[in-house]
Amino acid sequence: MSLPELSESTEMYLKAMAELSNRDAVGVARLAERLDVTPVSANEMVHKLVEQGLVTHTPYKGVTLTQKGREAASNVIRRQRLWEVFLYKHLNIEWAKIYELACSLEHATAPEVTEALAEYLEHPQTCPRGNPIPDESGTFIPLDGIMLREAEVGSTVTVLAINATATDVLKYLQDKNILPGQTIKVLEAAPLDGPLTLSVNGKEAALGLSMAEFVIVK
Amino acid sequence: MSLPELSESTEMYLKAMAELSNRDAVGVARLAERLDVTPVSANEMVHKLVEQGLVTHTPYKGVTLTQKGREAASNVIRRQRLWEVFLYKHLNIEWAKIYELACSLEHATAPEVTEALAEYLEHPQTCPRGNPIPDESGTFIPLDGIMLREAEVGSTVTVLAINATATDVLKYLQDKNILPGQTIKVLEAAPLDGPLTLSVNGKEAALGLSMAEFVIVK
DNA sequence: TGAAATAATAAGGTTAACCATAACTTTTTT
DNA sequence: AAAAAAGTTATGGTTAACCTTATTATTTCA
Repeated sequence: MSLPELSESTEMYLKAMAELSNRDAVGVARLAERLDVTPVSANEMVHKLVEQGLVTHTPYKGVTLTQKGREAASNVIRRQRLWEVFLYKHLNIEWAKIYELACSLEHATAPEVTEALAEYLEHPQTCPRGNPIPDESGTFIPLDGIMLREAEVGSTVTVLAINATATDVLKYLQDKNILPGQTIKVLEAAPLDGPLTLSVNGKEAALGLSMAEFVIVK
Repeated sequence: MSLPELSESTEMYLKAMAELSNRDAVGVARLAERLDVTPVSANEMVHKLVEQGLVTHTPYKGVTLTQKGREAASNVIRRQRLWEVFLYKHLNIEWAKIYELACSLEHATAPEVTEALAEYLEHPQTCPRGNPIPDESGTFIPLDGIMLREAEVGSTVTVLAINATATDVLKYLQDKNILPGQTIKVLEAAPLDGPLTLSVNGKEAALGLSMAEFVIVK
């Protein structure tokens, strides 16, 4: 159970991998992009993670979390999302900022504090971005939804979660009122991977496909 | 106001200096001991702090915080103590552990979070160890007390604050019921810098002088 | 299939914050 | 005043996590 103290950087890599995919291998380049490091650096780091038995790496294919890695990642995500709940619900911090602020706190949080926090927050099931919070053992109910970019034109969907992490992206979505619980009608999908036109709260809004990837709907 | 992002290590040095003395210069060796680094390392680091204008160093005399350094230190201490209050009062974490746990959190706390936390906690004036919490501008009322080791034999005093930071020291004091608010009678002071014999809560307790330095009384 | 794109590796560098050892300076104590 | 203790500086070394540039290997796609 008690993992041998992972570095902040290691935790970030594991979290990024878990956030990028539940099962499939993640390309090293994608990882690098998400973590804002060069692919060379990400590659180096991946080797270290392999040595620690946290991930497996199939060259030219990608990286996958091992059992051990997945557990560690769940743990990081649990801390992260619990802090998000605290920051949003108790400290009233702006929705778009909580991911980033909680991210710093997560690495500084001892297991003891994590569990006391969970208790204090009354064991929330999801974070304010709609994502499930793993329990102490690392298990959680994966979201049963699709990306908004895959929703059919004409359909009406409900936002389950926002998978973005960058504050500016979150701010953008917040401005357009694309938030968990919101109902959205997909009016049009422009050809050639052009933006979607949506109806949100009676207002029309355009949303690029890369943004629409972050929005998980049902 | 917005300080140019100090490293965690820098913050620890500044905090240690502020905690070790309000006005006098602090010996580099003492700093080193408190931070658990070698005197050589502390010396190196002190030079860097001087370059950044955070401290002044008089060789063979010691180190003193500049105005800028004092402000930064107050800020760190503010964060630290606010988290202590949260951990103790809301998360019900054991008294002896809160310093150490809050210490990790403090470095990961953005100004925005600090202020929201202060608000949430209703602007507490002291931490659970009895030490004053600086306000946003860095000012605070210094404790008007003396160290228990300096109290007269036969006198009865009240504990204002515990200045220790190491978890084991805090645990030891907690076990002996030497906590803020407690009333203590000094029964005897053994010669040759021997331990004090105290009456705490009707029970007798012996306390070494180095421990008695951490106990601020009135 | 062959070229372009993507991924991996190799080699050498940087930075912050540590470390040890040794030499030297100043202060304190005897 | 001399010895001991405390503090400083010099030198060289370590580690983690980055970086760049260049080369090589594999995949993908036209």
